[in-house]
Order: sequence, then structure tokens, then C-alpha cells
Amino acid sequence: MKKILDIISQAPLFNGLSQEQLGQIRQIAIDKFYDKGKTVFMESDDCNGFYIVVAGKVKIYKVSFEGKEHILHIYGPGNPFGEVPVFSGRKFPANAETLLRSHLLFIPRPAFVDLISENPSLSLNMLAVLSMRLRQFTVQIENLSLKEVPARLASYLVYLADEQATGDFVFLTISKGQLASLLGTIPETLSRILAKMNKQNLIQVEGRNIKLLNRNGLEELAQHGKLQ
Amino acid sequence: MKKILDIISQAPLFNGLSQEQLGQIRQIAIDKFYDKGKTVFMESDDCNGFYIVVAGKVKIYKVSFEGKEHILHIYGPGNPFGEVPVFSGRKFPANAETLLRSHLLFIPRPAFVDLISENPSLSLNMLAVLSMRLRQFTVQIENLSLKEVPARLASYLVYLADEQATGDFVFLTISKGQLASLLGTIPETLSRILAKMNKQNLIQVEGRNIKLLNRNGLEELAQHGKLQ
DNA sequence: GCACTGCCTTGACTTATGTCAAAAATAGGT
DNA sequence: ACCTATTTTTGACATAAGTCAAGGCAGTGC
Repeated sequence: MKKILDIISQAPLFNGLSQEQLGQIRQIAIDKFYDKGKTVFMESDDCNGFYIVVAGKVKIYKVSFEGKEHILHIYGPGNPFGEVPVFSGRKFPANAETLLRSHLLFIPRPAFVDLISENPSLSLNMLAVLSMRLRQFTVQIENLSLKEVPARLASYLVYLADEQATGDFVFLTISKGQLASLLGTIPETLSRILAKMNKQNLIQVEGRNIKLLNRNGLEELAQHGKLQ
Repeated sequence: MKKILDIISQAPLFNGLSQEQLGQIRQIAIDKFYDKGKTVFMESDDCNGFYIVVAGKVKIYKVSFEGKEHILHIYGPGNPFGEVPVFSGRKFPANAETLLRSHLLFIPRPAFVDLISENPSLSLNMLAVLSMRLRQFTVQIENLSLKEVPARLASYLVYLADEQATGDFVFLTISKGQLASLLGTIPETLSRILAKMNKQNLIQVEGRNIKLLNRNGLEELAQHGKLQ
């Protein structure tokens, strides 16, 4: 119990809330446990609340008519997801599935709406979370429509290196197939591009460990990038 | 003055606010007038407030390194834009430019944050607006990564027909070049696809007037669409 | 009426990326 | 350690969509 409060208190959404307010949130939250590969909700399901990841990993994704899948986000501990229909009404806009055995908190809509109406700082936090999402989507759309796959990959690798703060070593926490889906492409294409980057001494791939050999080159590629 | 209040009172953002609250908003708002084709803000500009369209039309867009442009939204009267950095801090994530001579309201950030902290219904409205945007972006990303251009165009035409509620007649309020950019493609490709749809008796194009001849066919194309 | 400008269309060509199929490598469970 | 299932890589091929270039059309102003 203690631990859960620790995790949610570190989430941006609950940033700066008092112990009492956090307690209120814990009160209305419902624990949910899922095995790996389980569906949390499906696009067009009715929504009566949203979720927060306590432990594990969840992918949010869309599926095309032909069954091809595009991953929109992958969320880990501290991240909320599924909030959109809480405020816009309607159904979930995408699907959610666990990538690992996961512990989630479910926050029922009515109680949360009450809470947010009474706590300006909570509503400002939520506005900040949604705004950050919009910002990320803007980048995703830019990438998809204005950049080619090598540029998207380069940009993702540099982003990962910064986030993991492990110098020039990057570890993929998801499979390459999932990475392909996240970048809006297919495993074959990703594999070929990784091989090319390898050959050009931009990176050095060993399974899920990737070493960035030429950060400047990658950053340039991320911006206006062709890869011969 | 009266008219402006009418317009903003109809915006979803200010839905259900009292006359007094609307008055408060009008008080902090600053009128701005722009000729056609003027820049309202640029990506990475600092943000100290957001805008609402009173009259005219504004495009929100991204530009690639090579200068190619992708339109994210086109907003008309009643629509707010540029709110993201108000809540997430940081700079504007995209560019804004008027497509027509336009009258905008500028809402300064500090005054608005005060207002929203004191008005739960305003903050819930704002959450709803941002959530709707996220929903739209989800669809855009799905379209860009999982559908081909003919499907995106078909889906846009059907959407327009519904929105304009003019039966099977659609009028493009933007140039075909801009439509191409909105669909994430280029004018040449759009032109060719329109010609193909014409030949297959799905639509009948006459300048900016398009008649939908086979709505079912278009809807099917929008979902799993190949166009031979 | 005529030229000018911007927008749209058409054609020939290139290319990035997807598809299909098979082999190779890796991971997981017993 | 072994076997199976999944993931990844590689190859040959197909194709959607971009590039470049030229011509047509439409509206505007002189």
C-alpha cells in the first residue's frame, strides 16, 4: 500500500498534491492485475474511468482493417492512460494491452470528476498531462508525414539515449517488432535500416543493445535525413 | 463587442459559463487583427497565452527541414488554438498562419490560469477540448500510418459531407494544395487520386465542388481501401 | 482583349517502403 | 541442455507515392 502511494505521488499527474489529496485518490482507485498480453480495453469500449500503471508495461495501439497494428504509446509505472474519454465523453479512441504482467489502478470517472472539480491544482496537472500528450502527437504526426523511416529511427535512438542517460549506450525495452510498429513501419524495414546504419558506423547493434557511434550523424539524419 | 461575446459563448471551451464569467474572459482578452497569410506564431516561439478565432481562418502546420509543410488543423470562428504550451510550459509545438483576413482574441496565460483555477467548469471544458484534440490526433496518426492516401481522402470527403450537411454535395473551403497538405500528401498525388475516383464514378469533381456519387463505396474505401 | 500569376493537372521517372517467403537467430519452458 | 515458438534477418519482388518538368486553366488587373 505504501509503495503504491509512492509511485502515484511521483507521477506528474499528482505532482504537488498534498498527502491528504493523494490519500483521497488512493481511496477511489481500484487495483487491477493483468497477465502479460491481456487486453485492458478496446477501441470503442465504453469508458467509465481511466488507468494508471503501478507496475508493468502497457501499449496503446490502433489496428487497421487488415490487422496491421500501430503503437501510439508505451506506458510504464506512473503513467496514466485512457483519460481522453473521461473528459470528452464517448468511447476509447484506441486499444490498450499489457506487454508484461502488470498492476494497474483504475480510477472511476465520477469520483475523479468530483475530485478534479474541487482541486484546481489537480486539474492544472491533468491539463499539463494532456498538453504534453498533444505535443508528443504533434511530433509523431510530423515524423510520420514529413520524415522517412531512417530519420524517425535516428530520432528515437537519440531520444532513448537521452532518456536512459547511459551515455551512448541504448537498451531497447521493447522488441524490434514493437519498435517498428511504434515508428510506423514493419519489422523487415526496420531490420534493413538498422543494418544500413551499422554498415555506416552510425550505430553498433547487438541484440537489444545499441551503441551510438556517431551522435552528430544520427542527429543530422533525424532532421533532414537520407541514408544512402 | 456584443457579437464577439456571442461567438465565444458558443465555443465549446466556454460552454455553460455564466454571463459574468464570459464577461471576465472578454476582459482579459486582447483583440488582434491579421491580414491573410500572416504568421500568428512560429514553432518554438515562447508562449504567453493562446488564441481564439473570432473571424477568419487559421492553419496550424509543421514544416520539414526541406520546407515541405503538413497542415495539422484548420480552425475557424469559435476555435481556440495554441493552448498546449499554456499548460505544458515550453514553446509552441507548431506554426500558425492566417488563411484569410482574421480577427483573433489573445488570452494571456497568467490571467487565464487564474481564471481556470477558480472555475472548475472552465477547467473541465478545457480538459474536454484537449481530449477532443487528442482523439482527433489519434485518428490522424492512424490514417497516416495505417491507411493510404485514397482512404484518407475518402474518409475526409465523407466527413465533410456530414459536417456540411448538404447531402452528397461537398464544397472545399480550402485549396486542393492545402487539402493535400492536410492529408499528408502532395498536390500531384491528390490530383491523380481525385481523377481516379472520378473515373470510377465515386465522385464528380468540378473545381471546388465535389458530388459524392457512391457514398457506400467511399466509406468502404475509407476503411480498407484500395483504389485500382 | 491580353498578359500575368497562382493553382491544378498530366506525364515520365525514381525511390522508399511494403509484401511474400524462407532461413537464421534468439528466447522461453520443461 | 534441448526443443519449440517467436523474433529477426535476408532476398526477390511489387507498388504507392514522391520528384521533376511541362502544359493548361482560371481569375485578376491593366
